[in-house]
Amino acid sequence: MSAKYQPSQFEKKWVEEWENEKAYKSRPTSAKATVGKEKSYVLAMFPYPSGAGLHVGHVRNYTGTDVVARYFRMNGHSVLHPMGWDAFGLPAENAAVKAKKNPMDMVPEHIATFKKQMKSLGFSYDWDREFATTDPNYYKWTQWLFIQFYKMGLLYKKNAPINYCPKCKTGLAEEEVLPDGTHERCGNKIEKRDLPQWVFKITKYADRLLSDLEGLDWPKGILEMQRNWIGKKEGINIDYKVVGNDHRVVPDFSTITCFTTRPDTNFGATFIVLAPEHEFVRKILNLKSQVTNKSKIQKYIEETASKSEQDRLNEQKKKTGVFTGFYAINNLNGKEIPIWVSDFVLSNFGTGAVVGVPAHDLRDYDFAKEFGIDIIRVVVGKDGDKSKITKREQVQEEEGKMINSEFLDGLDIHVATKKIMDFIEEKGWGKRVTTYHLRDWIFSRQRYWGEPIPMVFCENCAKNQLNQSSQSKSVKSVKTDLTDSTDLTGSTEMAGWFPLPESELPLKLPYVKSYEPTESGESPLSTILEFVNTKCPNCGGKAKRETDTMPNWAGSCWYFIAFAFWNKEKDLALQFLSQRGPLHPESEKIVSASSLTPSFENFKFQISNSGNLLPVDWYLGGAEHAVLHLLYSRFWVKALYDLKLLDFKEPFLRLRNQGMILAEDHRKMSKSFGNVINPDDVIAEFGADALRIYEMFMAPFNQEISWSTKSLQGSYRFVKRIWDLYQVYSVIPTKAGIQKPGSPIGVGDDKAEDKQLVVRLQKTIKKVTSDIPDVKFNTSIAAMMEFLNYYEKNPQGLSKENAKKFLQILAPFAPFMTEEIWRSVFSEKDSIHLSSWPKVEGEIVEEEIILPIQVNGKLRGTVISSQSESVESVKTKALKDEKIKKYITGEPKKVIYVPGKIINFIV
RNA sequence: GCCGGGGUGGUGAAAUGGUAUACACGCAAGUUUUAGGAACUUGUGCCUAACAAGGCGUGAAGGUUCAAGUCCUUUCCCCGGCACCA
Repeated sequence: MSAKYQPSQFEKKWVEEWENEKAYKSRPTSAKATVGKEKSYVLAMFPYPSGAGLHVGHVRNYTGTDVVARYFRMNGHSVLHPMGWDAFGLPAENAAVKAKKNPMDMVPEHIATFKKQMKSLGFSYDWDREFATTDPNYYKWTQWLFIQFYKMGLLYKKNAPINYCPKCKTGLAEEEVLPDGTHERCGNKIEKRDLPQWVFKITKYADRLLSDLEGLDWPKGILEMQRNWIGKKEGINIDYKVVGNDHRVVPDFSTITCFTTRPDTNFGATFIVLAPEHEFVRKILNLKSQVTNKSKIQKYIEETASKSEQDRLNEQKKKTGVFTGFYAINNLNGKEIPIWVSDFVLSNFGTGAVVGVPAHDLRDYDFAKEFGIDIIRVVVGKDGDKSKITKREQVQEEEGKMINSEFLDGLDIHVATKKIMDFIEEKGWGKRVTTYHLRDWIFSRQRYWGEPIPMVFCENCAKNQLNQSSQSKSVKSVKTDLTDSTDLTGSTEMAGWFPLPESELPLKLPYVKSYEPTESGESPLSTILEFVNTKCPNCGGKAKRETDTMPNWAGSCWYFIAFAFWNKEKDLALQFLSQRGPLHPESEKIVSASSLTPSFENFKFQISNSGNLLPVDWYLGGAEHAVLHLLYSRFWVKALYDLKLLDFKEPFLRLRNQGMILAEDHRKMSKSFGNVINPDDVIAEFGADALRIYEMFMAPFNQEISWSTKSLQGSYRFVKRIWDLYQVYSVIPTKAGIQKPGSPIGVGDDKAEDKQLVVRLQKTIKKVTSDIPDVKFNTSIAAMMEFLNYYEKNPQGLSKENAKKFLQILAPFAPFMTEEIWRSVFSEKDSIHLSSWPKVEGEIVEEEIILPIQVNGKLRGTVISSQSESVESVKTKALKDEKIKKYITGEPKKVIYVPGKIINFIV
């Protein structure tokens, strides 16, 4: 009898076999070979290898990616499908601190576990491309890139109030702080601290980061999140003259500048509000005379300062504030409007000063109501209501026409906005400005476990005002394009700072006993004198190294580029050659990036020899990176494009999100809840194929879903049924003809196969072929299940060729079982995964279609029809039907017939 | 408040404007088995009805159409993101 389905008996074998056969080796295309052959770079967001091992959520992501990679491989594409390890950063280090192990020892163990698990799942990675971001041979390039960006003027060090996590004892980027003011990694409350930090000028690229989103095939939501994060706003800064109670201009601070996007409403301005931190407020408090409200203001500011950000947000509804005793003059109508201070105005947006138009802004309205300030309507909305504004609901912003605004009256608000901006600029009262929400990127961490920043500070050179720009040449041309007032690289502030020469890379992270973060706000590296003390690259005198490290984002900002030219095989070849004697100059060509000295030429060389695989065509991963990794990588690629190191501007052409997998109890899987599903256990019980099929079938790929072991059974049954079906055939001694046992016909005879079944197979192939690139894995599998239901019941079966086709379309989902059958039942020599994807030529001709019959649009019966049948013929058949006769007497008024779809009689 | 995604059986979910609930889980009955958290067969939206047959059904209310889960208008609710951003 046939063999029982026991995946453990062959899954391991195929992992090894595929490796020996180099089945999944990427085949980069040379420029010539590209003709008529497409490439697909299919990438899953690489994992941080935690101690917990692979999560079923990883499995979902990587299986989906693997299905896409296998699909394109079988469709003849040049496929790059690599995997690596994002191993630097806080999670690894915090775990190491907890386990009292050096992360340098711990990370390789975790990687080994992950890799073993991934292999057992049959992911078709080209393991020759593997690297960890913690490899000195990898991070020497990360460091080199840092230096290039520094030379471009994109990096500078400054002392500024930054977000600081007291638990992780490090500074953080704006993007790493959650809306509730906690650290996205550890959940601890963030504080503000003054610390010297390396800062990346990502804001220089704000416009391009925004406009290039246009061409990307990404989920709408992610695009929107990036747009919001960049937060481009076009408005105008308007200057207001300030007068005191005596209506005389105050000489010391004659103007306040307010940012607004709605200058059209300026005739309705009745007050100005300053953020408590506004410098004007400080000036008032320093004034000797003239200030009546001084103590009140002082008190208010102290109060707001003592409130936490959280408290400020919680008190959203009730507006607070204090009048300064000063007035601003609205140039448009000469009116004096009072200047207030309130904490609802943010000091870090716009100018920290707002002109209040209570009729047309909810916050201004609330504020005016609270303090009895005038409310003047200047816009009439769609409803035509011109009455005085007394209710919150009347405050509308969307559309409308101007009133009470002199020369703007009657204009549409958008037209009026333009007109008054022109007017104000002409008069010299203000200037158009663009503001962004995006902030420069704090790039240094006071932690051990990261790439050391390859910079040296020389006190001597600092005294002499020397720095990098006094010696560099290579990247100058690019730099001039980007230089502006905020460029500090060449300024005195950066005096004394020098990047390491390329020959000194990598700057290795020292292996140390004590790597815990310190309280001082300095990296643990700062206590290691052998690391700190060095020579100045410029004058050769005594100097000190930067001891901060890079954030975990650094390694992931360019790993997808590295995959294109990383190559272990080449490294081995080089080792082999070097053992035989001195290297021939030609051998450079086989050198992979890991063994090369970082340099402009070598980087370019690697890219140009990477076989046109870049950029990434398919990027699959979670949505949580929307404004972190996905924004940072885009930024680096654009900078590298400007350096002419890359010839593309966007790293990820297509992005697809994978939904989270929750535990069976609908909570997050967590050790403490005891609801974690370990993929190893599932594989041991059901096999890797069943797990893969289940995870692809459980729900649409991008949807969050709870685990269900019962549902998994269904996928397991599906896999087993296919196995049994094909096993039975293998023991019948024919020319591998496919037939049901005991069936009298169809042995090895193509003519005998069931035509309806073949049509169904064709439809299934078509469906799977179009569903996979649509990332509709669940419906692909449903279609194959549907087919199997017919296949099993069909007495004749399929020809050998067609039986193989079904196996092929299943192969991306269930690589082990299909391979086993392919080679054992069908005695194929080469892997099914390298076979050609089955094609369905032309239209599928269905001979029998059950055609629904409607009368007056209601379903009343069905009739057997075919795609090409005429109206008359169908009509005659339909009208003979007893059920239909009941509803139709005489000739129908109208007949609507859509061949193969429906016939509808109107009576 | 703004932006994005949704609302369809007991559950996960399918449906280029053309038989709503494919596929799977669960459940029920039956067959088989020493047994089963195994396999197989049949059934399974709701209501009336023994059957036949009919009616109602995709969050709600309208509309367009021969025909609407799908298109349009209004509205309610859920999830995710952003937010005193001027």
